[in-house]
Amino acid sequence: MLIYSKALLAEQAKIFKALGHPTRLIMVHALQSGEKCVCELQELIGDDISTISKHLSVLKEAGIVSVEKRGTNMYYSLVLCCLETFLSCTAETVRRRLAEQMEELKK
Amino acid sequence: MLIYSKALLAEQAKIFKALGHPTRLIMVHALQSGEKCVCELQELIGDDISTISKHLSVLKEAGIVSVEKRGTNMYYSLVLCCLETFLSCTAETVRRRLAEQMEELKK
DNA sequence: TCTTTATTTGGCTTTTTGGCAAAATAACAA
DNA sequence: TTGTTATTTTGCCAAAAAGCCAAATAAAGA
Repeated sequence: MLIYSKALLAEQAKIFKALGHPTRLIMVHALQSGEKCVCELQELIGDDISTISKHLSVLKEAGIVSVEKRGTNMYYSLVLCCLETFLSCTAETVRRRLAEQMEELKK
Repeated sequence: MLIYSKALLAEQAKIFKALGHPTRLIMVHALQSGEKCVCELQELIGDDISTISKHLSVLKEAGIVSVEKRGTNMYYSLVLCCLETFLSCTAETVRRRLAEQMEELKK
């Protein structure tokens, strides 16, 4: 523990919180293959465009993505490093757990 | 993206969401040095014991910690692997960002 | 058994999210 | 300038989360 400033803790929590929504996880996964504009993400996810926009601003506020405007489009890209490993690791963990649950049900 | 089952995504989001609260982050940080009972955590954090207990159950539900009862105490310990690296990486990132913001203010 | 200690659960209030729809902005083209 | 497309912002409402208190549970000891 030692010294854990509130600010630091709050910012770190913000990162996790931002990743803690299925839609935003899809976004992050999608951005791993490169930047996307809002319309591409909304096509992928299907929610109302304003909802998509709000989710993106949460990711931006947390410093997980950055935006660049080109023409009429806003292009979002991943900026948080060290994300990939943790994403795939948690995904693998969850996959394993769900598989175990399936096994349980078979008995 | 490819096939991303809703269940998998929801579980993964649950992990992040559970980590997305300052108090729960303190808990996880504290548990990195080994199991702790509820009372130790409450002493560390200071909130009402029922609040502590509820936060712990969120972490448990997400599969981040496990519990073992010994005597009248409940001992919580970390079970989610691959957490340490991401925790220290995000902490470092945040630390760097906050430092940059300080620099900005100096100007 | 009665008491104490540790922890969880239930109830309640306040705050925060999530999501849609409508209005506002911004850039570009006609 | 006017219209069009892309995106954000605002307002509103329902649902979920957070936090506190009080009550319930469970193990251990007197």
